Amino acid sequence: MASNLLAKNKLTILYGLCLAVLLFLLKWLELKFVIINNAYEVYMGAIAVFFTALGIWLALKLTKPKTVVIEKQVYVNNSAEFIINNIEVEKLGLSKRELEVLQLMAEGLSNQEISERLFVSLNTIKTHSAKVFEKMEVKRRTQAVEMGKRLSIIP
Amino acid sequence: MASNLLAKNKLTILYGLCLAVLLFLLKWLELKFVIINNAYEVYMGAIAVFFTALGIWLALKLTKPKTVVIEKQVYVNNSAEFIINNIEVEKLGLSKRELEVLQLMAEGLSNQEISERLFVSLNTIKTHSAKVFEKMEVKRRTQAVEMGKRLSIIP
DNA sequence: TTCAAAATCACCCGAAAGTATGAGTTCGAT
DNA sequence: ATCGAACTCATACTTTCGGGTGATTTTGAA
Repeated sequence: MASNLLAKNKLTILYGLCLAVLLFLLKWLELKFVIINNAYEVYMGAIAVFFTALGIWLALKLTKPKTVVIEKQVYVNNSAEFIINNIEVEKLGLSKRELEVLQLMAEGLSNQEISERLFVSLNTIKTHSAKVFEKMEVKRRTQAVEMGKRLSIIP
Repeated sequence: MASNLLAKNKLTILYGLCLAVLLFLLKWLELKFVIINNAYEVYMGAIAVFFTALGIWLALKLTKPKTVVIEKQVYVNNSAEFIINNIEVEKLGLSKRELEVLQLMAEGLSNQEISERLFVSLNTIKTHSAKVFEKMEVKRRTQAVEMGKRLSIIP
């Protein structure tokens, strides 16, 4: 436990020691070189600059880098976001109603259910679906749905 | 242009001025209170601590925040790479053959075509598909395909 | 206004899909 | 060995789908 505390504050202790050593050094220098009185300001300035630098260095060393996290969303081709391929729709020559029927077909609805959903007769839906199959050059609704999904006509 | 440069280095200039003022203050203090010689070290230490603190403060103020760009990927259900969701298959209790039939159904094949593809009779496929519908709790092949795609059972 | 495309609906018919039921075979696990 | 699940196939029947044809109404553009 005690060693753990010591280890955690290792850096702080180290810097404290460094400071002490430096202060000692300063005093030693002062004793060694007799400071010229009129250069006193210069001496002080030097100390100030030195310790400022030390402080800066300390701060840079000790502080965690300030990080600004920018979350960048990488390209999402998520199927939740469906963009209809109108070019293909036009290429096939599908009308609004036909596309609507195709979409409901893709949802697994029967012709009867589609007719109820769109408030038209079953026969009308049959006509529409027949036109869809003709235009898409498929034989069955399942194929139409398959094709529609591949061409991004339906989600 | 010149003003721009001035504005940019405003902080630096400010800190420089502060330093100068502080140095002046120090000298003034020194003149005012005659420093006791044997307390010289204490005085020096105070200066050291003060300027270290100044340095730290300076560093904290001046350091630019480091920007870290984290690319956050959002799940892409890209159809290019299809991974079958075996969990859902097991949950539904679909057998190998049933899944096979479902996959071919999703390709838009008729029961007849599926039976030819799998070298079995049409009736067999009907039985399989009926079981698939039962297990998936749907009424039609189109719904089964829809559901299968949503559950990632089929591509 | 006129004209074409779109949308609506109807009827018939055959094909396909789906339901229900029963039954034989195969194959792995107990 | 036997038991069950999976797979196979069949028959009979109903519903839905899809093709073909024709007709009427609506609508948007020339």
